[in-house]
Amino acid sequence: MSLRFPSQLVASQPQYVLVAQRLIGDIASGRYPVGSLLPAELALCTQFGVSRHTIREAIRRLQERGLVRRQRGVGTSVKANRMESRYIQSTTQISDLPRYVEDTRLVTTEAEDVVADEPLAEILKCPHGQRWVKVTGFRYAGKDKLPMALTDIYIAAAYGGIRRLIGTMKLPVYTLIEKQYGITIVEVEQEIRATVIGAADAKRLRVKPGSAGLVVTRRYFGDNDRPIEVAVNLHPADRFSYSMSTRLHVPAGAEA
Amino acid sequence: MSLRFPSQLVASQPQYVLVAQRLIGDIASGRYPVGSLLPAELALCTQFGVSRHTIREAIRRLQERGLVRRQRGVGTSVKANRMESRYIQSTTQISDLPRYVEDTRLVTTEAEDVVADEPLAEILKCPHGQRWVKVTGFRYAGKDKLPMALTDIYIAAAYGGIRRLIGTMKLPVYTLIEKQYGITIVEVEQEIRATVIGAADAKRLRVKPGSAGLVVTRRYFGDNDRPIEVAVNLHPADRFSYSMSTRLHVPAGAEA
DNA sequence: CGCTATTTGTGCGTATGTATC
DNA sequence: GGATACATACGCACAAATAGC
Repeated sequence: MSLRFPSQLVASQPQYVLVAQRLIGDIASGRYPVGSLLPAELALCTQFGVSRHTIREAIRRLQERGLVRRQRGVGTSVKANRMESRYIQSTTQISDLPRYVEDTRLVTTEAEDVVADEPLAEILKCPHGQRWVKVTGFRYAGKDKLPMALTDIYIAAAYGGIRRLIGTMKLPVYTLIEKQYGITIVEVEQEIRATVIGAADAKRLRVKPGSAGLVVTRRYFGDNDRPIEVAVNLHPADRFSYSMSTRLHVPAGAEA
Repeated sequence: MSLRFPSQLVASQPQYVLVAQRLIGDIASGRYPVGSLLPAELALCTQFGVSRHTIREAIRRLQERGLVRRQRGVGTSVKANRMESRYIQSTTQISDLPRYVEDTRLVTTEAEDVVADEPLAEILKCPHGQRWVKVTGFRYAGKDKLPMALTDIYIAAAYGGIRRLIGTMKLPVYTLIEKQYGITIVEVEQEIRATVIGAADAKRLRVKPGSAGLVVTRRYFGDNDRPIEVAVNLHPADRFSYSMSTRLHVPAGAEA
């Protein structure tokens, strides 16, 4: 049963705003930890006593703030447990990505169709069994003879046609996809971890086996947070380090 | 009269996308000039033969792209006739630093005065011979028994007094310095590289020697780009990875 | 000033499509 | 295939803001 109040009595906030605030609170408090799934929309309907329309509007707000990700057939998962506080609004960009590409050459060695098994689905953040095109190659900086990275690029099967264009133009792969298919990348996620370079990769990179390497994974998401492209780069530690600088400024209107 | 096609035949695009594209085209072509009002939602419903829900979803897309502005009681007015390029002013969450600290505990083991010799000056990006306070410790995540990182914190001698406060409060060290000395951090520089964990550090972190580690160095700069604090964290690869996510959006979304 | 018509905002109910497991 | 979950889409009703009379 839904209790409805005259909106004047209830802080004059729309219901979906109130629901969104409570959900944000529940995420921040750890009730819904990062990585977990929110209750399904219908469950939230009964929990809050509102219609599905209202729930969806509320979740949309969380999504716009980058707190959750929705996946049809799966659910709504928590991406982050708090929104941008003071120290975020930075002007240091991931938009250095285009430049990164301009200064480097990608030489592809292989292209094949793959189906995402369990571990690969984990990397690609996609459902099991989805079809992708995998393009493998080396990335060289400037005129260097030694590659700065081993690169695996995964492209969602729907956009696999651009595999022919990769390397032919000095454009990032995601830009090629955007232009070719008229879609828009809405989000970029970047993950960096360390690894020890195994024998096979060491040989290809011409480094000593057992030396350190940096794995930089970039995921590009389209309209509905569907993964479009995922690039996995393995850099020898002595040929690459990742750095960024951020100019801080206090946002004017802190708002809610 | 509403022509409805099976979505498979119609480019598999949702109706609201098609409506949005036609509206964008009509705006670009000058049929709806900048400053004019779009037809009311109900009028568009009959024009396109879709429900109001669909129209609103379509207009929402125009709004998100900064093309129109909606005003209750007035209508939907055209703000611009073409979309701005994105990729500027993305609100990037630089893996926000405050949270990192709130969820972890820093246990210090040592504190000493040091003078920056050649290699250390390189790390701190300061002149040789400058005096710093070095605080060494472990960082634990939540209630974990194993440390997630070995930490060296360097503090410019002028602010060395806060060494007593480190670990006593759940605040980042740079925040302590800011509060205590009334200064403001204006820039943060972050550098990430991979390394192989040596025997001594491996023992302290309780990992196998020769395993992979991530070195995250953060430098905090004050008013005149003077380095205030430098934190060097050595993370075992399997206990830490660095990720950040960036939501791209059109700059126009400012609204009132 | 109040009244009314118009327009967007909010909210409910329902049905069907589609992806995932 | 069936169950589940989000996506899309239809319909309706009323609220709130605005403009004009």
